[in-house]
Amino acid sequence: MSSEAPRWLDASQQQAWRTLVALITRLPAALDTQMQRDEDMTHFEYFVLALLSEAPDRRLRLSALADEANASLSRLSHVITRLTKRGWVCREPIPGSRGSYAVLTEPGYAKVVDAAPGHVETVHRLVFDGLDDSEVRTLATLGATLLTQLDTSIAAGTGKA
Amino acid sequence: MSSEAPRWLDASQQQAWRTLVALITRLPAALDTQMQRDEDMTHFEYFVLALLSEAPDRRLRLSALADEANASLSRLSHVITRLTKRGWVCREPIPGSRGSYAVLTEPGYAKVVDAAPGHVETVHRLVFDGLDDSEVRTLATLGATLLTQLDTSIAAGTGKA
DNA sequence: CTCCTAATATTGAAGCTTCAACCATCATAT
DNA sequence: ATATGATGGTTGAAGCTTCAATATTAGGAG
Repeated sequence: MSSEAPRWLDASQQQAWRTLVALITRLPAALDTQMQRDEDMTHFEYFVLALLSEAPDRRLRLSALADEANASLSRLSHVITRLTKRGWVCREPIPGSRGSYAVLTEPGYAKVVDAAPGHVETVHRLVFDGLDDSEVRTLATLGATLLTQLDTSIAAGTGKA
Repeated sequence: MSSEAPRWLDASQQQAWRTLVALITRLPAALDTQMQRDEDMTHFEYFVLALLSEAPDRRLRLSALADEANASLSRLSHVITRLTKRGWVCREPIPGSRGSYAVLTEPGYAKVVDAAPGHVETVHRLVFDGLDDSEVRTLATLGATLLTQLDTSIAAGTGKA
């Protein structure tokens, strides 16, 4: 499975890779730092609440939510449990199906509304204040390309072989 | 501190942001999945070993290593402890200073050499196989811009205010 | 020489994620 | 009816990271 000569990265790829690794390490940390400090929750928890707040009827099937949030169902389930304990979300079985909804409560909605401005401000400062319009478009395009490749390669045998 | 009207994201920024969030969530997960499966360690542990293997005399001051690895000193210290237990790294006090070196052992070097091909192959599959040369350059450039903005904004009052 | 401070690193507890095992429910075929 | 399997979700343990508190040591001030 691995007897072939390894395809090393060329200089240009090395450089791109190092910055990408730095980015995927530091950006999440920075987002969490702000959200913990100002709202006493993780960025991921905020993201889940935000997704629910945008969903029709402020509810989403757990599996669908996990998908949108880029998380495993297990991770999501734990998070929903925590958010439920805080009174921001509740579970609701779906009649003709074996699934459940995660439903944003009124206090939960209030919490997102409260947290959103600080979050958005942080996103501006951490990212967009350093980019002009053209760079934003480039980011969206290149990001989409990267995501596509990621999904493709993961679909084709998760990870390696 | 937050009585001003929030600067919301415009449509273009929204789109860029969502893909960026997906990226910083999924890419680390994919890297960890491969490294766990094939080498029984985290991507971060591999990264630390790799940094040491490239350093002069295969050693680096802990604070310097933390910096290069984009990690807190605390996180690094825990990781070095784990790697030490595995026999891949050892600590060594620095004579004229209150610091310590993390030193890659011979087995540690062997481990990186062993793990590198699979890792690089994964990086190709997850990322570079989806990019042409021009896109790689764009990624490096844009990534550098993002990192600069990140560092700048973090330096100017960590996170929010 | 001794006290004070700053720099460097370690530690333990708490919290989050992952992994694997498990439970529940619906669809299908026998 | 009932076994079978597949879908959707939950759970507990183990491991990793963070946070705050704590050593430890070097460099200066008096």
